[in-house]
Amino acid sequence: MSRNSRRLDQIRAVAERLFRDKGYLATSMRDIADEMHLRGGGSLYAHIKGKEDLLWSIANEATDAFFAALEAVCAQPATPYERLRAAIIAHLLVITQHLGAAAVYFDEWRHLTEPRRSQFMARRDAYEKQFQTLLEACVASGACHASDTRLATLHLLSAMNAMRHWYKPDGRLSAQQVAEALADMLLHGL
Amino acid sequence: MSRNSRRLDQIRAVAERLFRDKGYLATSMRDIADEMHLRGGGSLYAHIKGKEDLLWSIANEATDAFFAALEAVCAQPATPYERLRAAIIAHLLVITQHLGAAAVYFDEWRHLTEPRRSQFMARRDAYEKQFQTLLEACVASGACHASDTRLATLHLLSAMNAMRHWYKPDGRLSAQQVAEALADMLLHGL
DNA sequence: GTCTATATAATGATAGAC
DNA sequence: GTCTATCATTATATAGAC
Repeated sequence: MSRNSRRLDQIRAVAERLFRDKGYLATSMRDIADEMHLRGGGSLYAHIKGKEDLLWSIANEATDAFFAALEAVCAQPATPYERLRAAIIAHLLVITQHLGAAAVYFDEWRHLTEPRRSQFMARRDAYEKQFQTLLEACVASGACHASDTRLATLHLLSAMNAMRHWYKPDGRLSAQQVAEALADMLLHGL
Repeated sequence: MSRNSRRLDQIRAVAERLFRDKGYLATSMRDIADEMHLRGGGSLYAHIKGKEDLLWSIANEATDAFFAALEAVCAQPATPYERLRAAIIAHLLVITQHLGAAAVYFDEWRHLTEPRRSQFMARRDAYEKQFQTLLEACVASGACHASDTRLATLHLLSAMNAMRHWYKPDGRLSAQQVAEALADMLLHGL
């Protein structure tokens, strides 16, 4: 799978970037081909079945990354507060490391057709439920005081995810620094 | 302008909803016409010059609403903390009252062509600068302790705006209740 | 103002030469 | 694997009858 999947990975990398920059529908197969210095969109079909396959594999790349990061956090012994804070930082770091995939995970997934769309939503909902459980444990321990854990979870998740809109990999702060600062603002306010 | 602009407002209202539900590019003129019980997309062109005019007018509706709400807050005498909290709540209420326009303001605006795209971004940046000034005043007064006001502003704005993704007008809490709860979580943490 | 028909352009995808 | 050429579809927008 050395040469073949390398070419496929190149296509996926280009698609990720264009889907984030312009959106899935505004990105044509010809756009992707151009960025790969191919003369026509047709050449891409030697490597993929169709455009939506790109969207689907990128969406799953993101989902897998979020789950893997959360499972690593939950495998460590920690207080509920420490675990929630670690989960927040881990989630934010995944976003910084997969900005293109994050754009698909948060925005472009809706252009998936059934049954993939529903499959995606189910995995995303399962992930969000795990985050709510972490938050509830934190409230039960007294470390957090959110009175409405459903509302707090919606806010926490959407606020974390919103970082994709402004984070720049070459900014003055490292990804780790930004993630820690954001975690502190989320947990303790401005 | 009674009958004519009423029809135009109907078109804009339908477009707002569809742009939010499916996205600007995924919404065809025929989709809009269908929702208005017109037989062909052509009829719409008796009221508008083109599809992008809809995007543009909706984007400006949102921009105007955000500026109006912020100016009303700044016209009142208040401490920096009270003013920031009032600005947050006002911003969140605008989103709850203009969910379709908010989707355009935050997501779909990028499909504007030049020079409208740049004009939009300039107004949005000006608005965000005003928010940063409010936050800096709050830090200077000692009511907030954010050490990095640029980062804090980016977080605050994006976290507020993220509410568009989960807020439901017919939920168990009123818009005012949700806005106040969110403001408290943003200012004081979870 | 709405209808039908259509001009024009762009898209995702395929076929066959090399 | 990439190329060129092309098909079928869909989109925005226009023209003219009513």
